[in-house]
Amino acid sequence: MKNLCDAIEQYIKEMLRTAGEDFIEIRRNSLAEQLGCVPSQINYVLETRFSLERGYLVESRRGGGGYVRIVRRRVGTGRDAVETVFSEVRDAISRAKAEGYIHMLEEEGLVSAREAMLLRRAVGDGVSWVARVDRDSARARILRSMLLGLLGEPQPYNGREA
Amino acid sequence: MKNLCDAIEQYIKEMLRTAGEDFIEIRRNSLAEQLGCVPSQINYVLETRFSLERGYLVESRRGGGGYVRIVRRRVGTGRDAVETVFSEVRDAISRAKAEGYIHMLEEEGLVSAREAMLLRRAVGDGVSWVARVDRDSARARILRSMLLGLLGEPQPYNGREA
DNA sequence: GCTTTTGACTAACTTTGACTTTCAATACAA
DNA sequence: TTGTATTGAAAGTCAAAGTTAGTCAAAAGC
Repeated sequence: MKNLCDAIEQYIKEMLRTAGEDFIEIRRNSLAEQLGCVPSQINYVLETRFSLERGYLVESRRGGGGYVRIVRRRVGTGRDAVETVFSEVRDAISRAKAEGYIHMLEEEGLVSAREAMLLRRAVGDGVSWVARVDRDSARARILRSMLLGLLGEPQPYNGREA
Repeated sequence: MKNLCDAIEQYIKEMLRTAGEDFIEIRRNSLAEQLGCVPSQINYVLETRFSLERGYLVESRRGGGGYVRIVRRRVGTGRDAVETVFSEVRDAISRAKAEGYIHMLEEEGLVSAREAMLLRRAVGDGVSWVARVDRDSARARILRSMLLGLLGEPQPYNGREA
């Protein structure tokens, strides 16, 4: 693996795969030691690769007997999952979060690789022309509209521009 | 070789030829060092010699473990149609025209029904919040960005993992 | 005049480590 | 016993440093 955090991501995902449950518990420090990295690197990976949007939940406790629990978030299957994302995308969303959701939908098999690409394009480069300050809300509107489409809502259009 | 960028072009093409895959991954800085040029020269070559029109696609990532991936696109099989639409969608496009193009792509089997829906959503409802005067150009930017993405993906229906 | 070459500056990600906070267990005092 | 202070073992935070790649415009070659 060419970089640490990808390796850590894979390692954790493998643990999740082999675990009987849909969560695992680790000790941050010993995992870091096993993987030969500083403990805070684990936090970085959890933030960037196991975010809520990507379909994970991280709980932890400090002190003696502390732990980090990584839970596969139940986001529903099929329609439910898309609905969940739709309701969680409010009036504004950062690029990273949007891409997190798209990543999750793709991983869950709810959109194909090509569909995921179209979503990513629309909320990525597709809004790069919008002034920085308005970009997050532009993204949210486009993403929500596309999600509605995935849910099968008809799109109003009377042939003229509304 | 009379100039640097031709040499770099040949070098990269040779790498593509000998690679088993239809893409290669390089590290910009080390390639530059191997070839005895400044790193930004690589970008220049990629822009001028490995452009979309010439049948290539370039993706990259920065930071630790960063890379530049150069993909040779398969030609034919209707790709020309996507390219045509891409080049015809200039800096602004009406909703009706956009829908027309999307419909055509769908009829030609270049995008699936769902993909067409996503395109329609993005350039329809997705830009309804934009001030009317700017809507056509917003539409064009989003559509072009999405089409660009389509050019880099395998065809629908026979799709493999990206 | 066009293309090519260069390099200073910028942006995006990653890695590290010093410092902080929280918690459980234990020790101690009343 | 009961409440409280101490302590050590976790995990969290944050900013600096490191590692890539991108941009842009000036300079250099046709």
